[in-house]
Amino acid sequence: MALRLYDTVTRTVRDFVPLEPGRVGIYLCGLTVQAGPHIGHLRSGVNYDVLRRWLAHSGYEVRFIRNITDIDDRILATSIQAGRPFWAIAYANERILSAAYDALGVLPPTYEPRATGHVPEMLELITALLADGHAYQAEDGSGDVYFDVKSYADYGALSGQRPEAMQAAPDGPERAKRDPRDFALWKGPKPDEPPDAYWPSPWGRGRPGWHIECSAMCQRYLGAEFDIHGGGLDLVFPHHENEIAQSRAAGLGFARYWVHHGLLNFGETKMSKSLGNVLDLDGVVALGVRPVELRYYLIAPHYRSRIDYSDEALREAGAAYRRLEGFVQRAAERVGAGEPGVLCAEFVEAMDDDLNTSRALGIVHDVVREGNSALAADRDDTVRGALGSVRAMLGVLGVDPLDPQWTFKEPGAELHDAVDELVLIALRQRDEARARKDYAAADAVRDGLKQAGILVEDTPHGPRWTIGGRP
RNA sequence: GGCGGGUUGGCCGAGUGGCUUAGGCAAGGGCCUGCAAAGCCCUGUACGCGGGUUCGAUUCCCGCACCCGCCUCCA
Repeated sequence: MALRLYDTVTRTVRDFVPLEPGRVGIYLCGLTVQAGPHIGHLRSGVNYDVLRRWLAHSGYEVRFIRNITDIDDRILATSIQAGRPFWAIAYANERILSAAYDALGVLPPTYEPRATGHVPEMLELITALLADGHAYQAEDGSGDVYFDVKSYADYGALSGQRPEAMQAAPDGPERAKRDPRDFALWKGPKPDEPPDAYWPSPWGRGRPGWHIECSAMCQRYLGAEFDIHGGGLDLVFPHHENEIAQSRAAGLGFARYWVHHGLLNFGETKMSKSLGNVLDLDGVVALGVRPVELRYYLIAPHYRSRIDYSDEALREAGAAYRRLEGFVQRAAERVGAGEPGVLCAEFVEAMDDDLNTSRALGIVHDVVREGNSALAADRDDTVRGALGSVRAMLGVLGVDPLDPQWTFKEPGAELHDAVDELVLIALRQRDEARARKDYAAADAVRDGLKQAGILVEDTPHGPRWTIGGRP
């Protein structure tokens, strides 16, 4: 069975058939960088990272484009408020975003285009839309250019909205739209906005509307027609509807599959910068949860499910991950790390079924249980097989504990060998005490190590130690 | 008002017309251990409410309640 994906257009799970055999082009609407990312944003990056890894593992050559929106109303508002150039704010936040993605093991996209770097492509697209009568210049001298929604018959096909039934946007007195549903392709200058936020155009100085950038960048990097376009559920309307309208109206085939992920709620409502109820990566780390555990938390539910965030659920995910990690670590100590092995057929089936990571992780836990039993029974061949399989499956999900992504970045990792020597000295004393059945002395050593955050466990193959319960 | 999604055992979270059912966390019992820890085994129980279809529904249909998202910036 090959991959099946839920497509928002058809509202069904359907077979994924690429435009070109063996290749996949994906465009993911990235973030508007008027602030750093919260964990809801990071869910988006992680979800698509899993899709991308799964496609790559399935043998596809993946071209994955994830944009950065570095010019828009909110960035300009932040700029005015902070008294700093909008581009400085956007860039600083872009760096924070990249660092967060790195910390979560989100692979860099094939390319990460910025909106401001693609104004010429946007102008070209807008020019074509004007020429074909799909767009018009505002007659109030504002310099705005709008897309004429009535000129595109299929408007609303993605979101199921009927233009005539839609609530009219309260645009009020500003600007001259012919129809309230029309949306800006190009925005003329406004007196209260930073003067460096504008580019020359055939219609005077101005800046792009929000939607046109994605159409332009899709075309530039993925061509007129491409496989998958993704983003959060909240982008279905109007953003993606508008992208489709302007791209198709311009004669482009555009996206063949629309994949939208569920949002992350915080308390009663979605986590949102504008509502101020945000938790970011630093906040998660402050709770004592490692980035890899956050990643596990974000992929444990299906990508289309809503996540109602809670500290408790996050910590539970950490505990669940540590169970997997513990097996991998103990198995590697016994039989060597080896190489990632074969995926379970059921795992493949789950992933092919619209990326059912939840079920896939259930399979991994099953294999870990078998592996743990084999470990206890000294069936090393079985341990080796389970370890390879578990590592391969966790690798696809981006959470293989032995991936250098996670092993090389633990703070103080370089001290590990030194600590190991010191702990071994203590453990030798403990062994001597145990040999003469002086358990008080033996336990004193273990308690002392525990005070230092080092947990000692006895195994049939001798004692092993971990820091804070983590391998 | 329009469009869409949801309501699963103590918690998180998959899934399915009946069959063995996820899986994890937490809890209790057991095995192992000098004691622990880890691990393994066992236990518990669920499908919002009311109808309908069916031999049989948590799963399909209808209605109701509640929750959430979008229609305005939003991952």
